Amino acid sequence: MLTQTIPSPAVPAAKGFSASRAPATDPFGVVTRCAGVIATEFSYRKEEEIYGEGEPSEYVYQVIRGAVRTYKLLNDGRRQIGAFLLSGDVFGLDPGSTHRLTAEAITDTTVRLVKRRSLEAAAGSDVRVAHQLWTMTAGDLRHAEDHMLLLGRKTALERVATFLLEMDRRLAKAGMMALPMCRRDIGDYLGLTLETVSRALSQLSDEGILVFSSARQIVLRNRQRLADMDA
Amino acid sequence: MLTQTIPSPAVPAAKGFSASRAPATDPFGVVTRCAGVIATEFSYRKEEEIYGEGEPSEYVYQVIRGAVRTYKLLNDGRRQIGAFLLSGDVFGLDPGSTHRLTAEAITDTTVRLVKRRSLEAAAGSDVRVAHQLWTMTAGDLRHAEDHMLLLGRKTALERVATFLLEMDRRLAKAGMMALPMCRRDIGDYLGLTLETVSRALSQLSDEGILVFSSARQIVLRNRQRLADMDA
DNA sequence: CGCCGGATTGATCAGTTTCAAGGCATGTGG
DNA sequence: CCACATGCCTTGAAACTGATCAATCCGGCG
Repeated sequence: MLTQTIPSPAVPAAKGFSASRAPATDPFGVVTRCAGVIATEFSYRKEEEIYGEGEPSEYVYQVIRGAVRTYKLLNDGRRQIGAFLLSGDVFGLDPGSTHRLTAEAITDTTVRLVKRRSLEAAAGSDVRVAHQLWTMTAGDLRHAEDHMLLLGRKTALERVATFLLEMDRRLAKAGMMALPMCRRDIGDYLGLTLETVSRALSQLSDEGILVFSSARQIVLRNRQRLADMDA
Repeated sequence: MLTQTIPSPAVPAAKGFSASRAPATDPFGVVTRCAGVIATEFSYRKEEEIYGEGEPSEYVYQVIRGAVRTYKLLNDGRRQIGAFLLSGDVFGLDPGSTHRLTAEAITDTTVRLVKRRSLEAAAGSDVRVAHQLWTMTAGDLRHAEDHMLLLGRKTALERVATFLLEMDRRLAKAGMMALPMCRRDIGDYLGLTLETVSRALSQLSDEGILVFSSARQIVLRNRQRLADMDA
């Protein structure tokens, strides 16, 4: 609501080429290593919109550094965040001609991007690329299916426990996780209010399951008990 | 819980071949018309399990007649239905080697099925098939994204309104819709209890927005007002 | 140092769930 | 053909979880 968004250019300026350097474990690498697929880097400032729901989907993105949220809105402003994208994650790959969620940088973020049409072209001539695109969309679907179970049937505490385990898995470094997003973002991801998220985190802290270095710097002390309450 | 399920044979008996007869508008047709892809028919009785979460995904299915629900369970039995599959719908296409949701027949149901491996093979040699598989998974993802917004942020009345519009679109015949599923199924799809679903339907009936012929036979009288409250 | 946005905590409120009772339709067996 | 059992649905009342409203608190930064 209060995002002082700076419009991004229709065609991001090229800052360099990074094709043919991705490791074999990088799912996006299969794609960016293809002849005819040019990867470009671009940066967005904190709170900047990357693309909007309903816009033509011209590019596909991979987070190099930073964090991104994708979300849908209802008319009155209620927001559901579909995913947080962190280093290495691919987003914007919506088959169909338009984006179905809005994407915004949570922090200052650098992405690698490729033209969607060049991906489609590569997929049309190389079945491995086609298979890779399918696999990436299938990964998003798997996440969405798990998240529907969370949103439809888990309690507030269970949702927060699930969230912590997911973030621990995806961004913990040296046993510590540094959350890039605020409590409101977490709430809008989990279908809760920011106050309920805060209360659940405080309760987990009281129970000794986690320790705060600061509000967004968290160390998990007992993953097993978190997994147990995750239902 | 009380499903008197009859185990289906590991390899369903062939009852006929229906390849090369699907109309051009049928998304599954692109696939079943392929050389080497054999479509078979099979029937399941009401409440019968078609496949279970975690089982190897050996087949991909298309509903010919009847209705199917897919769902996930928490340890204590809480259930989230991910989708209702109706005539023409394809399901069971989970990339990865295992099914991520359980599928059950809601009513007596007939499906067309093809071996997953033959699909993969066709996709490996024909990019149109590969593209079609991607498109089908992308359709599932779109539905899941919309449903996350519903589960995370809509009120009970809004959820039921959305549900009615979805079912009206997908199964209304002559202005009337005959719901194949019970109130508990609807609740488990919408993240509500069966009582809350019933109360919302009663309220919509009181307001003249819909009329019941019977509990599951519904005529929508005012789609616009439903769409308005759908948020 | 003081401002400001984000986070925490408290008190009350509201929507949904839970528990409970009863109605209605269907089908089965006497 | 009727009686009754059964499953599904509706409705009511009470309980509860999470939301809302409100008041600090805290940390970073100008």
